[in-house]
Amino acid sequence: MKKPKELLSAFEKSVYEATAKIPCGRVTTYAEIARKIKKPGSARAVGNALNKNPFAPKVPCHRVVKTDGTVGGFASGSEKKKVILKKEGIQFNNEKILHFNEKFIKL
DNA sequence: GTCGTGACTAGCC
DNA sequence: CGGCTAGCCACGA
Repeated sequence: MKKPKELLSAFEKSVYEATAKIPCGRVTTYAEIARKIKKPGSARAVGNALNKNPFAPKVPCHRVVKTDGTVGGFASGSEKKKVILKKEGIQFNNEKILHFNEKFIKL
């Protein structure tokens, strides 16, 4: 038996796990996910993990946005991200989320 | 071990 | 509001 090589680092797994916990119709921020996994300040690394997102669509990476209420980025395009979130019940004003404080869920 | 890159954040002008 | 800088972390080459 050979050692099952880790395709992903523990850090990235934690990111997907935390992201998968986001309920429908709600959004969270990269910083909150980073905080949730006990690695505050690693918002940038969180973005890197979601960009790879090998668990998509199991992991709703589109529910993760920036701290200022903007959609941030998305592997398939920020436009697509907004469309998906609109279907979830989130509304937008250009790149900005409406009622962000209301939709934002703290992990 | 070092460098470059990135879906980030906060501060400053 | 828009644009720029510096700081931050993790990964791949």
